[in-house]
Amino acid sequence: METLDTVPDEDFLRLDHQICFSLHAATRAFNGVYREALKELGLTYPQYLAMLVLWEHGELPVKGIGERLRLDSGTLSPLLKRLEAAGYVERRRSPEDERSVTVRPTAEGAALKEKARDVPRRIAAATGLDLADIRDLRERLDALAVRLDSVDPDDLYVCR
Amino acid sequence: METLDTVPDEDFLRLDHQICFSLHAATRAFNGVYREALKELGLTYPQYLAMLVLWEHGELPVKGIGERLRLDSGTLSPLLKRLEAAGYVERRRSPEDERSVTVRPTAEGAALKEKARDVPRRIAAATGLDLADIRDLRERLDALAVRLDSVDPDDLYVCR
DNA sequence: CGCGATTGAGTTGTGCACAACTGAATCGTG
DNA sequence: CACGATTCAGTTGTGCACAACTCAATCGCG
Repeated sequence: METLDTVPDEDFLRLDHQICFSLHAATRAFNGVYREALKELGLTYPQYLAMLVLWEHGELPVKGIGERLRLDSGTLSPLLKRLEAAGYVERRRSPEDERSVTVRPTAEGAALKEKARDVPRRIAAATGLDLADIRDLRERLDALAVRLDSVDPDDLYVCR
Repeated sequence: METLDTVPDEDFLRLDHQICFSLHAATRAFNGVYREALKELGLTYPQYLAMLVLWEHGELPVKGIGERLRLDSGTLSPLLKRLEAAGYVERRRSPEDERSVTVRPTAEGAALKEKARDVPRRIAAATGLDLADIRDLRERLDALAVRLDSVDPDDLYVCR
């Protein structure tokens, strides 16, 4: 049987070139399609993700957004500042905990949700996949991400 | 039956949040694992991809690398300059076509291939997937990327 | 041959991702 | 209460992705 241990290194260098490369390419392809679909809203794809969680939760601290999107403050702070400059969110120091900053959509930001309503459907149609395929792929990717996020760095050096 | 047209918008806003978000998250998780695995080689993941195609082809014009990695000169030029500064590749204007720049691994760059030999296997082990799963996932992602890359921007505005 | 169109690499500017850090607020334990 | 540890947001610096552009070399058609 063909397993991880019976394939020659040379083949692996190619396979490898393909698995995560495919992931990389698919992500970038998605970005391209979103860039196009979001152009009229004046949002980038990561900004759109941030607005999605804010539309769903109403208001969140920066940390809460970061947990949901798995992004740290180094990425979020400037991103949220741009959303604030665009007039879509407002940021306020939390009164209960002065370390925390609460982010919430402005009226304009909330209105944007309506304009964004049909974006997902258009994207889904562009993938050419049906709901079951999308769901299946999503589950595999989530499992993969969880697994990769929990890899102990040391294990990368002792290949079993 | 449940299809793209029978699911309410609200559900879609969540599903959407999940499919491409999952892809995004998986890509970043992979990047993290590669970052760790490539640290000792002094390469970033995109630099590693560039070295992979150069190891395979010996030498290529910038354009050739770009076609294989689907990256344009705006991304590759600085990346290759950094690889040159690191001593891993050399760039030379092609004599036959002075517009073209030929990139090839230096001796040091070629030697790096040996040090990189077991990276793919370690990454594959970290995914926890077997060969068949990897292959299947890769095929789906490739098909998805091809489909997304060929989307006509206008189709994004008329949902079917 | 000559000249406009195309091609290839590079530059500039914007935005994201992340590591490493700062500084202030808060927490927890003695 | 006090003080060291932790938490949170933000900043800085590096690198990637991509759009829009420049400029030189080459192509191809009249």
